[in-house]
Amino acid sequence: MNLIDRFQIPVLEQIALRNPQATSLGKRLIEYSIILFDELGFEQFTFKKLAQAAATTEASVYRYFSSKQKLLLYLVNWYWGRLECRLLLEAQAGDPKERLETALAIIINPNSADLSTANERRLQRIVIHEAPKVLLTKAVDNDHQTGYHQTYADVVNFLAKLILAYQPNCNFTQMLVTTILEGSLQQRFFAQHLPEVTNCSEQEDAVYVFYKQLLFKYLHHE
Amino acid sequence: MNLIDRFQIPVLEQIALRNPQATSLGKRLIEYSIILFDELGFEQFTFKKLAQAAATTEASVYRYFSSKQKLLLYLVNWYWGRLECRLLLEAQAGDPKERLETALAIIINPNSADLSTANERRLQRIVIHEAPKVLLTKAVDNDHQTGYHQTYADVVNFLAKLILAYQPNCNFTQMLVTTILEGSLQQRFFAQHLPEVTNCSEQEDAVYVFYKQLLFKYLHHE
DNA sequence: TAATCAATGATAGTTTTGCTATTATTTTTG
DNA sequence: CAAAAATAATAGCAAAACTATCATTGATTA
Repeated sequence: MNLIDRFQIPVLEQIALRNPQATSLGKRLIEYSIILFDELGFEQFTFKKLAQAAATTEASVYRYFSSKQKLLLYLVNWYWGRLECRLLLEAQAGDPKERLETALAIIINPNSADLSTANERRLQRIVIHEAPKVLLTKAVDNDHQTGYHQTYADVVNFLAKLILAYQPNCNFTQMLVTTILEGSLQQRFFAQHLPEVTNCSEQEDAVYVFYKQLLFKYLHHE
Repeated sequence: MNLIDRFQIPVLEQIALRNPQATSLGKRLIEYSIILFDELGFEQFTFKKLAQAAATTEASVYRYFSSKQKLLLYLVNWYWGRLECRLLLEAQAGDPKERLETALAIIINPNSADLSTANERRLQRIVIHEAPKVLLTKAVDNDHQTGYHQTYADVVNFLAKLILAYQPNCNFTQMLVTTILEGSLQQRFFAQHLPEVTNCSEQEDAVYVFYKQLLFKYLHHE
């Protein structure tokens, strides 16, 4: 068990009707929902299929999550919460530049180290392919007020602080962070599905190289 | 009527079952689908509601578009097609730097000029809020093979060429373009719904200023 | 040990959506 | 005017997204 696994990832309790980490059925639901969201995509995913996979009933699934949107939101929050934990643990040592570089490596290649399990890689694919579907919603303002997107905002602001520690004159810190954060996820999608609008295939780890260049070139000019 | 309106925006015929621009019912469907996608969002939008708004029947809507995904794809293609036309018309004069600046202004503030109608502003909001829902799909590979995302790729590659004309040493041209293109759209969303992860409100036109900085700082370092 | 209570299983039912089919009517076009 | 195409009107189906009810089980506690 890795260090990171010892930490309880704080996922907003309000998202789930009851804490799925606390019961064996709950854990099974999380486990199979990760697999099914990854394999079926958000549109084809149904609670019926999840119930079948987890050997339970649709009604029982509804006792944990009021909708598949909420379940996805829970998983996405888990992803960001885990990333935040890793940032707090691993990007606190060294001078501002070192910390920034470490943080960048974590958010852009969270699966590079040996600590990435199959489920974590699935989870990142889910964030890449499905997360926008629970963000770009008419419910976003309510959701945000309830705190459903707070973990994401926390990650953004953690990175923004690292940037300001390195380059206090930086304007547009948040825009810079979200541009890199969302951009790097999108490049993974493009690399697989629209390769002619990206340059990922040309070079191993091109995404990291590019966004590192982009970040530091922007900051050195300030 | 503006210059741009004289051009037929080429939207792949395969997307629609029959050309909606050719009939009065078709035009009404486009008109009201723009309004309804904007006001209801993709999830709440149905062909039944569209039929009611356009004073027709659900069955007639299905004669033009085989699904609401296809209809949205049609609208998104229209947006990119229009942008491509404007780029071809307006970003051909001057030296490479001027052309690049003009192009950037067009893609980041397509609605700034007086040529923006209410429908065009709606259409941009639709692209911002809904476009990912027809891209991040299990059908994306098929769709792309059929050419449904070609207009988008064309816009990306047009901009990539402008960049290479200005700075031939640039690596990662496509990644740079998509980062700016997608990022600028996302900032509009964040500005309205998650203001703490962006800096748009601080300054009029912050999105344009930031991405211009980002682009030219990156290129000057090459 | 018996009573209790929370979690789950089993089952059924409702509404809405997404889509197809059929026939009648209108409009367009040769 | 006749033929063909487009549209209206209507019906219907299968699946999805829930909601409700009641029985069962398994753990807790008096």
